[in-house]
Amino acid sequence: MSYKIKSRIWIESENNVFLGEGRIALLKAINETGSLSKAAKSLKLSYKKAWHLLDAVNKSAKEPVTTKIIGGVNGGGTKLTGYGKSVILVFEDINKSCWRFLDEQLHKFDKI
Amino acid sequence: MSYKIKSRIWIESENNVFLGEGRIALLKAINETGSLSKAAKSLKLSYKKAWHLLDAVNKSAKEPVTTKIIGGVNGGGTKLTGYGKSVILVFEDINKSCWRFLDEQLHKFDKI
DNA sequence: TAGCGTTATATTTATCTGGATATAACGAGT
DNA sequence: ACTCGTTATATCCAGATAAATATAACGCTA
Repeated sequence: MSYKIKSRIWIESENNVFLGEGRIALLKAINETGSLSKAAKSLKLSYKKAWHLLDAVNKSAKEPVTTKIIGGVNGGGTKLTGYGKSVILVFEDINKSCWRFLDEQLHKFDKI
Repeated sequence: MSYKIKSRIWIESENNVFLGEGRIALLKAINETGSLSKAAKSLKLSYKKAWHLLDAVNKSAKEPVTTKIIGGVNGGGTKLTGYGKSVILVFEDINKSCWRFLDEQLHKFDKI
C-alpha cells in the first residue's frame, strides 16, 4: 500500500483567514440556495457558525463577497456578488492545481 | 495589502495520518535531543501528546521511524532510524515546493 | 540495592469549541 | 395589524479535546 498526500489551502488577508475549503463550500451553498440560513441547513452546520464564517469572509475580503436583504419577500436573503462568484472559481482552480502538483511530488517518497 | 496563500500538507497511509507538520517537528526535536520527553519539552507539548503522535507515526509508517531504549544510561532514549531521517528531508522538500508553487498560483486572484 | 531519567499508560481535571435555544429587527404581502 | 422567513446576536450547556497528575517497568551506575 502506497502513501497518499493530502492538503488544505487557505487565503489570508491582513493575517485573518479569508477563504478556506469550508468557506468556499458555504459560498457555493449560498449561491445555490439564495440564503444564508438555507445554505447552513444544506451543509448541516448551525446558522451561528455559518453566520460567523460569512462575517469573517466579508471582513477580510478586499471587496464584498455577498449582498443581503433583511425582511421583504420571503424574509430576505443573501446573494453572491460577482467578486464572490469569482473567488470561488479561482480558489477551486488553485486547489485542484495544488492536488495535481502534490500527487506528482509524492514519488519522492518511493526513492527512500 | 495583498492576499497571502497558506497550506498544510500531510501524508496518509491506509487512511491514517502518517506525517504532518507537527509530527515532522517532533521527529526533528527527537533527532536533536535524543529523547521523546526532551523533545516534548522543547516543543512545549505534553509528553502524553508527543507519545501518542510518535506512536501514530510508527504505526502508519512502512518502516520504523524511531528506535528506543528503556532504562540504562541516562534512563534510555529515542533515536531516529535512517528511514526516519529521510522522511523528514522528503517531507520538508515537498512542503517547500508546495509553498513555492502556491505563491506562483496566487497571482490568479489579482486578475479578478 | 537504591537512585535516576527514560518510556509507557491510566485517571482525573480543566479548558475550549460548538450546538441548542431564545429573542429581536426587518419589510413585503395578505 | 399580522404573518412569515430571513438576518443578527446573546446565553447556556454538553461533548470533545487537552492538560495535569500519578504510577509502574526498565536497566545502567554508584
